[in-house]
Order: sequence, then structure tokens, then C-alpha cells
Amino acid sequence: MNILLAEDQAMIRTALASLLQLEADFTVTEAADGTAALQLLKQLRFDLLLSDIEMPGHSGIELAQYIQQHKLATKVVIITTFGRAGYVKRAMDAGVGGFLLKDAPVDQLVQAIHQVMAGKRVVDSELLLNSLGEQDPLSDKERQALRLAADGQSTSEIAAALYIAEGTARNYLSEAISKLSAANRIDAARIARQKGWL
Amino acid sequence: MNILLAEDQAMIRTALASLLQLEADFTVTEAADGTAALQLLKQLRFDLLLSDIEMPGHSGIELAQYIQQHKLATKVVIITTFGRAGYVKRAMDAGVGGFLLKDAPVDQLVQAIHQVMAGKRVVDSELLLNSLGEQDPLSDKERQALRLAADGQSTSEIAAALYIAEGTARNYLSEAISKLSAANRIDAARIARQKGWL
DNA sequence: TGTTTGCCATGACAAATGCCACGATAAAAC
DNA sequence: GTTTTATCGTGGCATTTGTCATGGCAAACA
Repeated sequence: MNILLAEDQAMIRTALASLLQLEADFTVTEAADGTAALQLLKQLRFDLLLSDIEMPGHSGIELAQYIQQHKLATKVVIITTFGRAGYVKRAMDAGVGGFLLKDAPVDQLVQAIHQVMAGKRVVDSELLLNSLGEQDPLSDKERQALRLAADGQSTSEIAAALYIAEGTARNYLSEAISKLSAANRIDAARIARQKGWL
Repeated sequence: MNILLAEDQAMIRTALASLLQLEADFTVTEAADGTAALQLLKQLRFDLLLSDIEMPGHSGIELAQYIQQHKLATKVVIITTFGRAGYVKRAMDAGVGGFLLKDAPVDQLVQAIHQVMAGKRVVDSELLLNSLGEQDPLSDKERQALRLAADGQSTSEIAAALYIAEGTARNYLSEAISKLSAANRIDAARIARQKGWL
């Protein structure tokens, strides 16, 4: 089986490649970023793309979209560090067959590869719960304000950036703090980031 | 050779463990966080600790400090994602023998392990250059206060955690903000984290 | 049609934060 | 032996931040 492995961190990429090669019928080609992976997808035929989401060049989801649009037979498994709820949905829309966290052991990865090749869909249960469970409660303005606050901007700077009064900016932050049950804007930003809502 | 591998991301941990086991004389024990690693260090004897820096529980540097203080014969190799300048210096002070980026391929890791076991010091050249640049201006108390502030704790909570008056906690933060030319505690935390001083 | 709901917007007020002045101590420099 | 320098510790005071009350507006709904 021909696997294309796209992952920017060399240590993880080479380690995974070596391990997968040990499996009886796996042949692994490595790509160090999204652009290289796309080149290889255009030139050669692969049975499976195993890709990180966050990469320089093109993201793993963009690669999946390319495969979907060009109706390639290549199956896709995504591995990523954080289970941002938004990612899962977008990946599913792009026809991704498997979605795993790097928190899972390698055994699960190998299992998932086999199952996806057999036509099944494999999504880390924790991720699935996350994406179904909690909804992002923040409004757009609240998120924008919180993002700026997380960068260390003051209320007046945030207000200026969003073209609103200071009181309004304070109110957005206050609402965000309340919705996230946080103690202050820093805490709110930490929680939102951890949930993938920033 | 007995190796203790401390790394919180299961996929990377299990992948590295499997690969290192393939080497002729390597025996690998896995620890999923700093606390588990510390327990194992106390109970058993290892020739080498291979550890990530950023982990829940105790950081890789804290583990190295424990080894240094208790005069264990265990050598230490640190692997990390980002080459925060501050980390390198603190790691060196803690007697760390090797410091590698996860951007390096696994081959280099194996090489580094052998060299460190032979008594040499191995530091990624890119990291070394970085670490020569800026010095960490924060005092220990300032860093502690800033770390708690970055977690969203209020001044009074920080004061309670450090057993000092609120005014004192405020002062530490104020000094940190000033030393880092930041606008507020959030900005200061962001800058310090980016430089690897937290 | 009127009512409810969610988002946007603002200002008043209390609480938390940042700045500064002041000491005390200990190590290093002169 | 004195001065300088750095860290630690505290409290006063102005500014910033967080909460709350209030209101406008549009979409959903009975």
C-alpha cells in the first residue's frame, strides 16, 4: 500500500515513516510541508494520505479538498495536536476518512489506517464528543475583542481597532468572561483558546 | 542501556519508544507526564532521560534539576518543539547533556544519545545561536507571579499562592511589565513566553 | 400584532490593576 | 568602609477593567 505522509516536524515524520515501513505492505513517501505534498499528489498515485492539519504551505484540509475535487481514489487520515471542533466539521465536509489526535498511541493509528482503507470512517471519540458537545457561545464581536485582549491590547486599543466605544469593548469582554465562566479576560482567552474558539 | 522517555503526546512517545527499542541495546520506559517521570526516577535507575520540556506536571528542566541535585548518574537529553532561547540556558545550567529540536530527524536523535552517553554535549547549532542573544531579565519571584497571572489568576490569588501581600504581587508584575517593555500583564506574559522565559 | 430572543451599543459605578515612593537586606564594586 | 546594585516587601493613588442597567434593532415566534 502506497502512503503519502505529510507532516512538518521532521522527528515525528521520520519516526512515523520508519514505523509504518515496518508493517508488511506499507510503502511510505514523506513530504515536509503542504506544498511538497500537493506536488506529489499531482505526480503520483497514493492509496492513502496521512497528514497533519497545521503545516506551512497548504493545510491538511486543503489537501483533502484537492483530493475530493479531483476525485482521486486516495483516502485521507488527518492527525493533529488539538481537537479544535471547527476542524473536525470541515474535515468531514472534505471527505476525510479518519481524524485522530496525536494523543493517541501509534497502534491506534495503524488500526485506523486499516479501517479507513476498508471504507470505514474513524474519528477519535473524544473529538467527536467535543465537536458535538459544546457549542461556541461567543458572538463574532466578542471573539474579535477577546482575540485582541489575548494579545495584550488594552480596552481602548480594542475599541479603536473595532471602531466602537470603550464601554462597548468592555461589555463584549464582560459577556465573553461570563459565557465562559472565566474570572477575567486572561482566563477567558485561555479557556476559549483551549476549546478552539479563538 | 536503560532509557526513560518522558513526553506527553502519546503518538510521538510510542513512536519514539518503538524505534529506540529497535536499537540493539536500548530498553525504553515510557512516562506520559512530568509527575510520572519523577516517580520513576525516584524508584528506578536509568542511564538516560529523554524528555520534552513542556509537559503537564513537571517540566523537562525540573526533571534535569532533580537529577542534578540528587547527583544521579542519569544523563539528560531534551527534545522540544521551539527553540526558546531562555530554555537553552536554563537547561545547560541544569546539567543537560543534549538539546534537540523536534525539527531534527530521528537519526540525529540516536546519534545525539550515543554522543551524550560518551560524555559529550550536543546542542542544536540553531538553538545555540539563539541563546546567545538576549538574557532573561526576570527575577525568580517575578517569573512566578507572571506565570500565575498568565493563567488568569487575580492579584490576590497570586499573592496568596506566593505568601506575600497584594501590593508585593502587584509590584512584581509591574516590574516584569516594565522590564519587558510590555503594556500590561497579558502583554508581558506573551513576550516572556515567546522568549522562553516563563 | 405583539412578544421574545440574541446581538450590538453605551455609560455609571465598584473592583482590580499598574505605577510610584519608600524601606530593608545582601552581594558586588569602588 | 562606603557606595552601588539588585532583589524583596509594602501601601497610597490614579487608571483600567469588570459588572450592571439601559436601550435600539432585527429575526424568530405565537
